[in-house]
Order: sequence, then C-alpha cells, then structure tokens
Amino acid sequence: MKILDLYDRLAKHYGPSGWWPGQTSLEIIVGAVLTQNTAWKNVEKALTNLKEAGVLDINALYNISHEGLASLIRPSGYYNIKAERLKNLISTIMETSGDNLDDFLDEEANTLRERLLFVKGIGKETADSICCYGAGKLIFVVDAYTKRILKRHGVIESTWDYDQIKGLFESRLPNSIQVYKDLHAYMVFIGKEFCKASSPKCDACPLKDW
DNA sequence: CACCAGGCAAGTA
DNA sequence: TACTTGCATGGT
Repeated sequence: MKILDLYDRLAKHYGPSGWWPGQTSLEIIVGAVLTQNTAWKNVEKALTNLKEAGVLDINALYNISHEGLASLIRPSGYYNIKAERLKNLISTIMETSGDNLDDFLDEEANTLRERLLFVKGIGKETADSICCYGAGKLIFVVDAYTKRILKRHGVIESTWDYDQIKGLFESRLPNSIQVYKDLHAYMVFIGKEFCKASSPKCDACPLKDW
C-alpha cells in the first residue's frame, strides 16, 4: 500500500525524526499553540522566556496576566491572540482536571480531541498535535504540506478535507505512536525542502517516483 | 525588497 | 461550501 511505502521510504531516508522537541507534556502543548503559522526557532525563544520567568507551569500560566504572558511569548508572533489561546487552553485544563495535566491527557483519544477542539483557538492541527505528541494518542496530524504532497502524487483530490486525510492515514498505518509521530514530521521535512507551493524541487525529492 | 513559517476564527458570497 | 482577512515576529 502506498501509505505504508511512503513511511518506509521516509524512515529509511531520514531515520528517527526527533519530534516533538519538547521535554515535558506541558512544554509540548504550549509549543503546539505557539507554533501556529510560526517557525519553530521563534517558538524556542518564547519557550525559553517562559522557562526563565518560571511560568512554564499550569498554575503559573493560569495566574499570569495577559500582558505578562503576551510579552514573554512575543518572539513567536501573534502574541496577543496566542496569549488568549493559551489562557483558554489552560482554563479548560483547570476546569476539567484541576492543575493535573497528566489526568487531562490521560483520557480516551477522541474524548480528549473533542475537549481540545472546544477550546477557542485550538483547531484540528493543534488539537491533533497535542493528542499525538503531548498525550501519545494514535491520532495522525495533518497539515498543509501533507495535503499538497498527497495531491501532487495523485493520492487525493483537492476536495478532501482534514478529517478525510486523517482517516486515510489512520486506516493504513500500523498502531504505532512512533510511526505516527515520525511520519507527520517527515511530511513537514519533505514539504519544506522539496514540495513548496512555488518552485518545487521534485528532481531531488526522495519521493520522486513514489 | 518580498516571502515564508509545524493555524485559527470570523466574515462574506 | 469556499474564499478572504487579521493576527506579528524573525529568518532567508
């Protein structure tokens, strides 16, 4: 099957992806919000600021002011709206599980996903990143690169929506969290390097004759 | 200088 | 359903 072959080729080409770079589950979920439409390098600066200020902590994030939070995450861009989104997420965690993030994440996969999607500012990609990388759930993360790559290889039509593409991967991949994590990362690697919207470099692409 | 980065929500037609 | 726009910093 094509999707399995896709994983095999990329795993051989790249090896372990190293994603998600976060150390703790809290760092991963905060990073998931901060990286929305933003380069990871800028997210790292924001995360460093949060750590140095001692607020990479559920209670601290719950108690910090909007202005204080916004100023710390400034390097990751969209700082006002992201401060709001982080506050919304932290509030939902507090209301659901108190300050126990592990309890919040230790929930049936689709229940967790729906709780996350209910939060204003958490869309499908961010929710699924939190489920997959933060909570270790077998939920495949779809992004714009993945859609473009599959479309260019004739696997899908442009009418396919997010959940259809997610379902395609989940129905074809083995039940391995490591496979889910690495394959999404590989799709981003390929998208950035070889499958850009303008000036794609198909000659050098590892998926040339996939 | 232009363009992109590991999106989302709200508004319009 | 399918576009369009605002949100904002930092790297290439």
